[in-house]
Amino acid sequence: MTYSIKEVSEKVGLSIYTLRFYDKQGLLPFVARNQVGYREFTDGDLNIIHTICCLKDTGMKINDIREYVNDIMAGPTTIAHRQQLLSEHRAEVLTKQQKIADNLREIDYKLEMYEADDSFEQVSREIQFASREKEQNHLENPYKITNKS
Amino acid sequence: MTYSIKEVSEKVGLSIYTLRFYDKQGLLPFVARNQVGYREFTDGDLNIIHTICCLKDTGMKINDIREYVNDIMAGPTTIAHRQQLLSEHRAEVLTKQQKIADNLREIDYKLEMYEADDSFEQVSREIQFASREKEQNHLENPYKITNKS
DNA sequence: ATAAACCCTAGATAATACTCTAGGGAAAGC
DNA sequence: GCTTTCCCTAGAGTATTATCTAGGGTTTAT
Repeated sequence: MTYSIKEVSEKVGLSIYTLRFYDKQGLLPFVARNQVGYREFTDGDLNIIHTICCLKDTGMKINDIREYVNDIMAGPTTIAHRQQLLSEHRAEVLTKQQKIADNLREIDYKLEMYEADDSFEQVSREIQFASREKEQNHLENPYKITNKS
Repeated sequence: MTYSIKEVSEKVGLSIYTLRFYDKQGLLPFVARNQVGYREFTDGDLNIIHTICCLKDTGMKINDIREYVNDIMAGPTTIAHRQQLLSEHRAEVLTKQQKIADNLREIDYKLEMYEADDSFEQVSREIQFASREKEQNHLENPYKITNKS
């Protein structure tokens, strides 16, 4: 059982363009061709593509993914290197996760302000503070609404 | 107290180039200029830039950030729109967080395999399975090491 | 045997977000 | 006053990832 590029595209959620692009970039060296040059994907290929998507969706660069794929192609002697690549990447993902969580808390804080009963007053105070700061520094006031000096 | 572009660059961790680029893109309409055209940043400006970084670092596109900044400039009448922008973005961030967490679990799974005592055997079995699959489908075997048919 | 749906490559184009260069003026220290 | 360091703009260049076009062959169904 093998799959055409279109079937794979539907299965993994990458466009046909992207699959061909990945192949061009050396991410799919394991994909075989039939006699007229069409790609034929096996289930094993799909597994690796799935891993590629995991790495890509956590922000790994194509060049690094290629390195990992090349390790896969080279067999079990590259296990140490794969481990190194993945654990470095893992650390980066954890850092990014933390950063996103922190930023999300700030966004939530803003949202709470906008959802508050006195949001109008809070926002007005904010803008008036910023306006006053501009004036105190003899700078042009860029805010539209300063009905209060 | 105001800050030069260089000081702001150091404070917020964006390059001077990036700050000027953001200004060009309409993300910093609140930044005033002195008499010779130099940018002068206030503390209030830094606060907004910090928010911009939060949005950028959670993946918001510059065009959307500009919309949000324009809402800030327009005063409290835009609260409903700001709320809409942020809560839509918040939902996207949550989705992305979930996806990253899922992918991370798969990466951890791979790492566990590589760290196992019998990793060599596991990986060998994997590659032999893939090789056999290729052969069964009469496809070229792209794997280097198939010392076992 | 012919239309419709697929597949291929090479290379152009796009979107996004910077990053740098050239050319020129301003400010601060000595 | 002069050197160093800073600031400015406009526009060119880069990096990354993805998408599309042109030109051409293949497969399937009727």
